Amino acid sequence: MTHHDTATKLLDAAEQLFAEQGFAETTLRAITQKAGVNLAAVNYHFGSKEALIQAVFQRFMDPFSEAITKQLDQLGEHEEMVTLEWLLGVLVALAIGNTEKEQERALIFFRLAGLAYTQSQDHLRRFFKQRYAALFERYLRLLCNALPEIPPTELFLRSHFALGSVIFTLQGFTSMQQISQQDFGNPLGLDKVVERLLPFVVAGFRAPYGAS
Amino acid sequence: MTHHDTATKLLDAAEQLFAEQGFAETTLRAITQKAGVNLAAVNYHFGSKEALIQAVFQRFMDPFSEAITKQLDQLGEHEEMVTLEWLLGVLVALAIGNTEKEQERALIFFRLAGLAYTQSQDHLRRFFKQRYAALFERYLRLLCNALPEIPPTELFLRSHFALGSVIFTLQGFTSMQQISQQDFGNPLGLDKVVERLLPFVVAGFRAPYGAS
DNA sequence: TTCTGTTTTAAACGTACGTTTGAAACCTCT
DNA sequence: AGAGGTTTCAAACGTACGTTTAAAACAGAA
Repeated sequence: MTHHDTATKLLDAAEQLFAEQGFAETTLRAITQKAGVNLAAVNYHFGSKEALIQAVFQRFMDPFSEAITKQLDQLGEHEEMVTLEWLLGVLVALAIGNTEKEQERALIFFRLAGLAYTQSQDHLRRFFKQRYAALFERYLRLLCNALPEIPPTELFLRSHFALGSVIFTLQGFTSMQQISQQDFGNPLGLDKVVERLLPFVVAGFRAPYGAS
Repeated sequence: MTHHDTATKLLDAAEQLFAEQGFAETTLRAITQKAGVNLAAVNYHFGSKEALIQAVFQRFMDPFSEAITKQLDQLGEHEEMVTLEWLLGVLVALAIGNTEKEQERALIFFRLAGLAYTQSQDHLRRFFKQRYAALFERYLRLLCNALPEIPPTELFLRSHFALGSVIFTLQGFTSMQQISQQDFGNPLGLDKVVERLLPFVVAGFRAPYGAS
């Protein structure tokens, strides 16, 4: 089933190490060692470290982006009557997955997303914009349908605010989990946190506009 | 007035470069060159690059932390009747400042905060926890007073959500500014964004709890 | 001025990085 | 079995990093 060819092994090792340590901090020597392959393999199969970083993101984003597109396509003619809850629900369901394995990988995904936003990797930002901007715009248009009382410029901002809540929270999830555990004795699962994140974001999106 | 001694020049150069490129990506050679001092100056005055990073944060955080403490102290006996808007207002006013110069530096601060959260600099997380955890707990306690209908564990989470919105948004502020400009033709000042960020966060904090 | 401690300087050190190389190993056809 | 193309491998390359060093420059007190 899983070929476990060298390229795949490299992607597996890289995504985990990148998520743990960041891009600049993760060396090709660490990646190739974890993957159990030769140091030169990265440059042979991907060309460079930058290209490997992009490949890691692409492997995450492409299925995600495709799944969202499929969901949005199913709307058909009913685009006008879509709700905020439905839109966010689609994202959440696809992002966090069902099985424990999937959720574990979702955390890596969020951590990487946070890194992509933070680290000055300009090539990554260009890559994202070029490849996924259209999807974001389509989603934003639906958001405008769902919340017609909020102007589009404000929804653009609020989607960034919401994205910030989610990525920031989930990228530091494991460490926050520890803090929360020792402060309150509550073990928190990823799904539990998302369950509590959602009302926060929904309320933020629905906040009355113009009421200074 | 400003001594502009070597250590200060180094902190000035370092905080700007760190904010632009991240910690690992900024070399001591770049810092010392920008500061116009000798390469060895960092190790002479601070001991190491890590220590310089901490010093940069300390110069930002200590006055900020002190100012907040002073504001909270002024509450005196009225701690019980503090409002959410007042608590957030204190933070906002102190964080973004008044003059344009202050706001410019505030952006650097947010960018650094985002970096500190994202990059795996464990020494920084330890430094933060050890030095500012008490203040955060005090603030959280006041938040519980202001929103007694929301349980503390939930407020702990929501404060992380809110922090995420703010830091995530403002750390990528300049790039978002460009996108927003070209998409909607709106030039956005920092104060304008914060003005729109605040209702989002307030609504999130006030979201009814338990209404799944 | 001379002495003493501090600061600055140019140069070098050792290390670790991403990348390149050329030969060996492997695979797949005929 | 052997040729040809692909993949792996150990080794090395060149570069850039953080740090150290030892001498020079500077400062203030005696």
